[in-house]
Amino acid sequence: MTIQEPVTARPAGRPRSEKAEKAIIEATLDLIGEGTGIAELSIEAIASRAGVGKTTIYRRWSNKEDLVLDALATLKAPLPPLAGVSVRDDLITLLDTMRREAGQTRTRCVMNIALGDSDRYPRLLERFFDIAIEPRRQAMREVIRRGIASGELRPDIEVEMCMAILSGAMIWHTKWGPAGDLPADLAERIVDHVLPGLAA
Amino acid sequence: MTIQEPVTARPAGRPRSEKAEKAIIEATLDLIGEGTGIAELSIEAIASRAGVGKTTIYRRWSNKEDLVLDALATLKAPLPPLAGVSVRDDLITLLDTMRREAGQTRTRCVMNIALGDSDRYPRLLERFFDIAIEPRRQAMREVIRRGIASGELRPDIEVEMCMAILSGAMIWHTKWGPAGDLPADLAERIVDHVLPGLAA
DNA sequence: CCCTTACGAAACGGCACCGTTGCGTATCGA
DNA sequence: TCGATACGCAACGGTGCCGTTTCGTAAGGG
Repeated sequence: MTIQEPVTARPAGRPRSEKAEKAIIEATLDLIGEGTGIAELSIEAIASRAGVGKTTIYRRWSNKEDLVLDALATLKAPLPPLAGVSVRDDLITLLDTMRREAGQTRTRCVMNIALGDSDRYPRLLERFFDIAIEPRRQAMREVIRRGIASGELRPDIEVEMCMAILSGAMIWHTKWGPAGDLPADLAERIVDHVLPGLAA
Repeated sequence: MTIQEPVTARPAGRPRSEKAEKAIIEATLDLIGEGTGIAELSIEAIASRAGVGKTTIYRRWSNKEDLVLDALATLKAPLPPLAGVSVRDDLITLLDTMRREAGQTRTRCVMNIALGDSDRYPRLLERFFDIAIEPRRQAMREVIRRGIASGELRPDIEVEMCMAILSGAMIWHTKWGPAGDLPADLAERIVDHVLPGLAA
């Protein structure tokens, strides 16, 4: 009978540094968030920013896309709790979350890739659609469906179209609106311009 | 009395080739339209594509941004004639123009830069906002204003917000909608989802 | 014909980054 | 203590593009 081993047998030698790994991911997200496109993103810059040797990066990821893929995977999408009282309130909550996050570095990562590199890195885009975009879309979809079910919204509207209209308006402001922070009442104003056309 | 000269006296020597100039601009727009970001766009690639020596490019433009600036300046924005009968018809006409152009290479140039490189090349973005975006925005602005004046639209709506909602929805579909051509009735569906909320 | 300028092509030195390798050191298990 | 692996660092040869220069040729005017 053998001595019991841990299920995942620890390989011999010095274990890989958790800290280095995190620093690499952080540096990657930072650089992307600063406006560096995926194409211009260089392993050397990431290594330098992370205070890490290039070896340490190449030991973990075989190429840039894999690294960015893993970096994006760490982006959580903590959805706001929805009151569920009225469609209007819930939509404002969702859109206002978008507005507040638009100022954050991490969210700018998402936006920059989704807007700028969508054609060139389809794998990347797909991956983080799943991670960062789709959960929020799902939340909005359910709010609208609930509104139709409850009679708050007209039954003949297209759910996906409503979502495109609402988030499109917010994205427009994020990218091309007046410089500086987005106005605090933006979400409310968007909803109040759109919702009357959808209400029963 | 001197012999009359052309107002712009032709300098001595071989004149610059119109053909080369056009080929350079074309090559630039082609490459951008194919998804090449401004940062990755290389003078060597442009020269090669245009069948031109790098010298010929550097003789005319001192750097890449100036070249792209001039290339964008050649993009015309031929606005569709508006019937002016109803706000609905005019908005559909404007949005449908966006939809049809979304498939064209030249328009993709515009979109790619506006969406992807907006942070990194503010001069560029500003310039072609003037050239390509603002005329269309102005047209839409007038349609909406006329609608308010005629009583077709509510007087308390925000004109700029309406524009953000309408064009945001179209842009959303362009970038993230189902692959392939945009459906022919997309403009109509957008307008018919938005307009009822704005109508008097 | 001669002068001037533009042309395409090729080559230059310089730079940034690629992906890899070797080095001396650090950190784990046996 | 020893073997194994990871670490940061520096250097490697290779590549692609930079912006410039040189070359032989082409196309205008006086």
